[in-house]
Amino acid sequence: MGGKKPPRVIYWFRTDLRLHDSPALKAALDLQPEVLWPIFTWDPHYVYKVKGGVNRWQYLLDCQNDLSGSITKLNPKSKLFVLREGPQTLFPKLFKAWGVTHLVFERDTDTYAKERDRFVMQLAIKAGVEVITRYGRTLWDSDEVVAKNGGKPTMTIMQLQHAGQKIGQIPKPIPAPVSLPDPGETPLNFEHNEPDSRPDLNAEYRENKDKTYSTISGPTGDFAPETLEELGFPSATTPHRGGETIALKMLSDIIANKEYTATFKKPNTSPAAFEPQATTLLSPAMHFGSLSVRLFYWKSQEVVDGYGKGASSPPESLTGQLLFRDMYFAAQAGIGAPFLQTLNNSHVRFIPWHLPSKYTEDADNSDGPTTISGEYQVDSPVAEKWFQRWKYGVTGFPFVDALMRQLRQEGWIHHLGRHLVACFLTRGGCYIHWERGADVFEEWLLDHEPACNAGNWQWLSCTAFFSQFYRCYSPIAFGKKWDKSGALIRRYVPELKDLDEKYIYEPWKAPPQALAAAHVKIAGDGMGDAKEGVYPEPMLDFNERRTVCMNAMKVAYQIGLRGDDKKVKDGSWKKLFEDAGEKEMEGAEIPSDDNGSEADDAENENHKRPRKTRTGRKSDAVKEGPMDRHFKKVKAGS
DNA sequence: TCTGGCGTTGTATAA
DNA sequence: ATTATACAACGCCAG
Repeated sequence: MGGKKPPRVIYWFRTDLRLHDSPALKAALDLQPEVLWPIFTWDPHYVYKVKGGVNRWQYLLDCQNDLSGSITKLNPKSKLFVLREGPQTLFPKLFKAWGVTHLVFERDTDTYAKERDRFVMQLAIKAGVEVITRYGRTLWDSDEVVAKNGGKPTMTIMQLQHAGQKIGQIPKPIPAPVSLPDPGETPLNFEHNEPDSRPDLNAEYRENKDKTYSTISGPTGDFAPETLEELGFPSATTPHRGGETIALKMLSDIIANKEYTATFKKPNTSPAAFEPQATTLLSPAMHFGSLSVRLFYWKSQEVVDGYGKGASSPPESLTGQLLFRDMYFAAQAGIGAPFLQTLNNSHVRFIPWHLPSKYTEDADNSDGPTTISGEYQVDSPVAEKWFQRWKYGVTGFPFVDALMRQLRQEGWIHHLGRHLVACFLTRGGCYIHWERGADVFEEWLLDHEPACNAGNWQWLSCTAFFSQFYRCYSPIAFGKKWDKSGALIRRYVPELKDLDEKYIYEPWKAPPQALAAAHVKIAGDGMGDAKEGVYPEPMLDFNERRTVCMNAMKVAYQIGLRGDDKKVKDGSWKKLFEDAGEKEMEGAEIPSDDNGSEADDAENENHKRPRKTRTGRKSDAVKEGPMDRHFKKVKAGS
């Protein structure tokens, strides 16, 4: 140890944008660094390959700005240095130029991020840089939970709790640092790699030219966090703002209300409440790591312990919600990448929903496709129309539409609201694949967490975690139960704001006088330009569809295929359902005479599509390393 | 190995 | 108004 150079440490912030309760940051400071650079790198994967609405970008920028300010408060010379280049190309140059000895970060949980981090660790080893990581994203280390659950993913809350008990007490929160070392010099005497932005899944959101990667240190040259303008985005529409300061204030306000905290029962909170919402709204903060889940856990638990009789307990309680979050993370850790899809997922039921995902060809896998491509098959034009009407909140069912519009505008809806719209899209109405719904939530939710999103969609669609498909949410009755007067509908579906409460959940039943008095007409499908004073007709007969869906679910359960079944991959599942007389999936066939060959063609269509690599190149795709597809090769001589 | 009880968050109807 | 029950019936978990 004696002859070693004093530590020059990069602390790499990613999804842990906070100073309070950060085990990884503590590990960095325990090195007693000579200099410490708090950095954030702009990963092109998230900029271009993860579809995300402007609201979530705003929330991320809020978190970065707040964190940078908090760092500067501890050391006026320091801040969050935001570097506009992918970590895979940036780090080797940075290690050398800045004389780095240690790289420290909190471990990630997503497939892409884990792969990226393995790659970066190899770069560090090559450069003689020591890497230190800690977990801090979950209550317990998800890999340890899986190990204690017999090496299996946690598919019930009981399994999670048992595994957690075996591991031991959830670590107590670590106080925020009271001081931070100076940052070192930040020379940029190296070439800047601009990533390949194609395809840019967020192009539709950009109003102006994307300048994300124009320079490493940003337009002002001082590594300041980006602005929406720099990313080419318009202003956000969400009222929910990010940042550790706000998150800690929200948490302290919640726990100051001892009765709310100690007696919280999730199923008793209203999905129709707004201003204020019935739940904590801290899920986006946990997603970006501006709030530590363990700090939340222990602050809540202390209130429960001090409350005595009458306190709620898991799974309904506040801490119970955090346990469910850990359950999904440990399910993902146990199953791996297929957790986010049906294909190749041994724990998810196969149901022949409409609008199924297309598969990505795997040249190196003779066993058939293993991943979904992000595109889907329009097997039924009617289902596609239902899906679009669901997504944009013009189904003609006011409570569904209110929730979907709230989601799109604000990036957040109550958990039970998510239940209703998810059930309606899948097993309780449209019979559309849960992966389609998960795509929309991924795009619009501020708190989008891949593991929790996929897990909850599996739950609601009764493909994993939950199986009582005969319990079906009604788009009419469920809202009424919580909000008889339809306040949520009046707020988010203003066309109906003056409609008599008797008809607010079923406006198509309103007599002409009631509609005239409310200055609204019930007409059309809601697609195209919105017309003043017009609200669409219901897109389906819910009672009829509920019966159809339930019968179809029953058949699918009897057939009992899982996502990793060979028949799912090769398309031979179809015959099983035909033999069982399943009618709903007939929409999944191209109308044809009895030989069935056209249907087979439709099924094989995705295998015939030309190979599309992420770089858009074809011939040299095989020679690429695992991370190469995320950025351009260094431009020779430029 | 079998079995009854129960599962964070359903609905419609009846008492 | 609250509470019970049928609906048609999954699958984990503990005994």
